[in-house]
Order: sequence, then C-alpha cells, then structure tokens
Amino acid sequence: MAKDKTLFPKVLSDEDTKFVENYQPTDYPPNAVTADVILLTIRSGRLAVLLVERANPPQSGSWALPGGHLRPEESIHETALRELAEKTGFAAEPAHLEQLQTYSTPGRDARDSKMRVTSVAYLAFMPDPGTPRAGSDARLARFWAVDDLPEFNSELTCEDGPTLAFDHAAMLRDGLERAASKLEYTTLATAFVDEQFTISDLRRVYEAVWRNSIDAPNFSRKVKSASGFIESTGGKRATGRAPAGLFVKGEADIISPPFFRPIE
Amino acid sequence: MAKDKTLFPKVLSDEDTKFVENYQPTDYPPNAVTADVILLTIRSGRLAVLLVERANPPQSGSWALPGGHLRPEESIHETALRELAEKTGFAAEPAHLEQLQTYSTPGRDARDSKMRVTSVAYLAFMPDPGTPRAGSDARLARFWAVDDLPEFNSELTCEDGPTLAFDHAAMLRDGLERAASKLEYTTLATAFVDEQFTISDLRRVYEAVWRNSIDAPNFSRKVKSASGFIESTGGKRATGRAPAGLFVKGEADIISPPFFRPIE
DNA sequence: CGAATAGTGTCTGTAAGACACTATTCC
DNA sequence: GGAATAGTGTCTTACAGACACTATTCG
Repeated sequence: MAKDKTLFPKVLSDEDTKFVENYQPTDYPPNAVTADVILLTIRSGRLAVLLVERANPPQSGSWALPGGHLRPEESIHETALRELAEKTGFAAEPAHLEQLQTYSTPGRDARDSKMRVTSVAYLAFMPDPGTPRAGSDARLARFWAVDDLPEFNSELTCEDGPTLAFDHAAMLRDGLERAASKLEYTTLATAFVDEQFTISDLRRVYEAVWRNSIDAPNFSRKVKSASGFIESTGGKRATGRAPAGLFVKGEADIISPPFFRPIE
Repeated sequence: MAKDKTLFPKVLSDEDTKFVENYQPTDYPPNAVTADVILLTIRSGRLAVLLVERANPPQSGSWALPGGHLRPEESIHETALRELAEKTGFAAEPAHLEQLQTYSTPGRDARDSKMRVTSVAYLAFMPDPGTPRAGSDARLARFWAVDDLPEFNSELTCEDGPTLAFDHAAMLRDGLERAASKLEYTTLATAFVDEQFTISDLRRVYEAVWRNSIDAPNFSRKVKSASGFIESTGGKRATGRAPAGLFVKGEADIISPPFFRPIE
C-alpha cells in the first residue's frame, strides 16, 4: 500500500542516493535522543511509579525515571522497552506502552552545553510485577507510591522521599494526567490488573489513578453495560467476603460513552 | 520554586562539572532532531493544511510539512515557530501551537543510514492567513484542502494532487485526529476564527474539522451555555441574511461538559 | 450477630439531539 | 414573495450520580 512507500522508500532517487553518500553527520550540531519510561502500576490500592537511583553522572545518586539512549538500529519505542528491561530485570513487557511527549528545553540536562539531549517520554501500565532488580547503570530500582513523592504531595518535604532528577517531575506530572484522561475513554484500566479480575479490582484502578472514590453500584452497572469493555468468565472469586464474578478484557479499546472523572 | 531547580540546575555538582568537561559528543552515534509543523486553517469552510514543495534533497520536488533542524540554543517548540515563519513568510504566529508526537521509525528518512533523524511533529491552528510565500529551501508554499489530498480522500488518485514526503501523511493523520478530539473538550475552535466571530463561524469550524453537519439551534445553545467559552461583544454583523451576534473568546480553555462528535 | 464486600433497584437532574417555529435580511 | 441565515421553544431519550436495599461470607 501507499503508506509503506512513503514510510520506507526502498528505491531512492539518484539525487537522493548521491545526497546521502556525501552526507557528513559531523557537519551538524550534535544531538542525543533518549527514551524515559513512566511505568505505573497499582500497589496496595495506590498508584505507584518505577524509579531508579542513578549510578553515573549526570546527577548520580538522584532518583530518575528509567531510560537511555536511542541506538542506531532501533525505533525510540524499542529503546523504551529495552531500557525498561535492562534497568529493572523484568522479563514481561508492560501491558501497555504509549508515547507521552518529548522534552527538549535547553538546560534540562547538564550535557546540553556540549550536546543537546532530547528525551521522548513513554507511559507504561502493568499489573504489579513484584520487586525489580537494579540493572545496568542503576544503583537501586523500586516502585514509589506517587503520593509518597514530595513533589506530588504538598504535605511531604524533601526529607520524606526522593525528589526527581532532570525534568522528570514534569514528565511524571504529564504522565499522570494522561493516564487519568485515558481511563475516561479507553479500556486501558484493564492493563493494570491480572488477566482475570473482579469489577472491584477494576474500580480500585480508577480510584487509584483518579484519586477519588467511586460509587461501587454505579460503577458496576456502567462497566457491564459498556459494550466490549469486559467479558464474564462465569467463574467466581471468594477472596473477599462475598464471592465476586470474574471477568477478562473484552475486544473494545474505546469506551462509548466515556466514563468521566468528577470535575475537580 | 522547586521546578526551576530541577529544570535548570544552575549549580552543577563537582562530579557533573568534571563529567561534562570530559564529554565527547563524537563518541556517540549521530542524531538529528527536527520539528515539522501541521498548520491547519479553515478556507471556504474546508479544513486546509499548509504544505511546501521541497527544493532540496532528500525528496526534492515532493510536498511536505514545513519543518527543519533544532538549533543548539533553541527549544524544539521555538524550532517549530522559526521554521514556520522562515518557510512561509507569515509575520503572525499561529493562534495555537502544541506538540503532537515524535516520529523515529528507522528508515523514515533517507539519511537514516548515516544519521538517525527524529522528528517532533507540532500541531498549529490559525485563522486563514492568506497566501504564504515560499522561503528558505521551499520552492512553493500553499494551503491544500485536506480532502483534496489523495491520501485523505479515497476518491482521488495520485494524479489529482500531492502525495506527501517521508511519513508526513501519518503525521497529518494523527494531527487531524488530535484536532478533532481537542475541539471536543477545549475552546480551541476559537483559534481558527478572527478575534470577533459569530456562532455560525464557530460552528463551521466544528463542521470542517469533524467533517459532519451540526444542528445550528442546538449548537448555538450549547456554546452559549458552556461557561467561559464565548463572550458577547454586544455588536452585530450584517454580512449574511439575518444579522448575527458577535462574540470573542472567553477565559475558559476547557469546555465542561464537553461537546461530543457523533460516534462514527 | 456485626462488619465488610458484592450486587440489585429506583429516583432525580442534566444534557444531547430532533425538529417545529419565528425573525431578519437580500434578491 | 422566496431563499438563506439566525435564533427560539419543546420534546424524547440517555446517562451520571445518590442512595436505599438485599445477598454472601468471615470473624
């Protein structure tokens, strides 16, 4: 189809072939491109983000989102997945990974005086994957509940938890907003829970991400009537007090009509 | 405030100062970072996008979104504004400019074999600014109605209009979707009209971007009841048959409750 | 039994969309 | 008058949210 032709022109014009042959990358100002990943999960009913303690400069010793440099042969999306695996030792890919935004303000990285560093932030969701193990140039890797981060909870001070390196606090802020908004009109809440889940599991995802409480009866009816959101397995889980129906994700990606956050 | 500290660390640690001093950009694979702008406007009731005919390789002679390289001292946002001004000669900045997405698939640019080219796409809205004049490395610059582009109208063939260079068709597709969705929950439709406008002007923006027709009576009531969307100037415009009330943009940026596109 | 959770039914307010109807201007 | 546009009123349907109520399990 035509899309392939524009995306990957297999045949270059003679002019372009010559142009590329004579092209000297060193004639241009140097740039670095990196991917940083905001991996969110739900732990004990609280929204948590994966952070690593940096082992190397710049900002060695401070906490940051896992990330690293684009390699010549990979897409930036692949960079995000690779860095996540390297820095945390998770075998499983996140249930959802999407590009968030690109950050390039001059001065955001100490190296900017010699080479501009442009970072593409990615947003990822997955069920609680347990404890990460720090890899490559990370000293530590762990999940932090978002409201245990001083920059996201005005009741805490810098002494109470990590403050973030670079502009990663801004990235996280944008990621949290995107996550909250995505739950409104997509079925991505299911990316936070196991393959089989109860409606209450799903409701707790919404409550953690939206930081509010939701009327359980109304939520239950809404989810069941949104076509393609969830499908009953017929099974029951007796973990709580009353046995709850078990469900799996349906085929739909979009909720119609959307669920709305209460207006703040 | 804390945000400034993380974004622009004025004081580097000794370790970081040393690290930056010893940093050799040429030790790393070369990268280029560019900004490409999807500038949308409404012309004769139709949604139109600004394209330039490329004067230089790669893909010289084909039509593309205006764009160019990040310079060492500027943010990528500033690159977008600068390239737009250079390539089209518009004195006025667009009424709205936001980052859309970053494109980095290997092979998207012929130069990728020597240096990866990562492009940050921007989405811009403005009232019809008249005819652009081609500047810097553009042979021609003009607006194209989106449904005069063969890649966006299945009834046209390549003979009937320009097909887009690189992956710019994918960018435009994403931009159109973003624009349509932004009109649902923001007041950005006002970025397409002059400072003073009638409710029908605003409705025609929605109709052009959403590619549908909207019931005028319902639209009128909805816009007027959405607090902060528009404010009456008291004036009237007699251009049409019946005189229509004139309005300016209100202080709100978000429409609550949102306007919804009809489900396709 | 009492507490906690799962799930039902029912009511109210708000808003979207359909559409009949009136008002104003230009030809 | 007739066509085009601007703007009103009103009706139906749908859904969000409040909340009373029942059912099931564990301590």
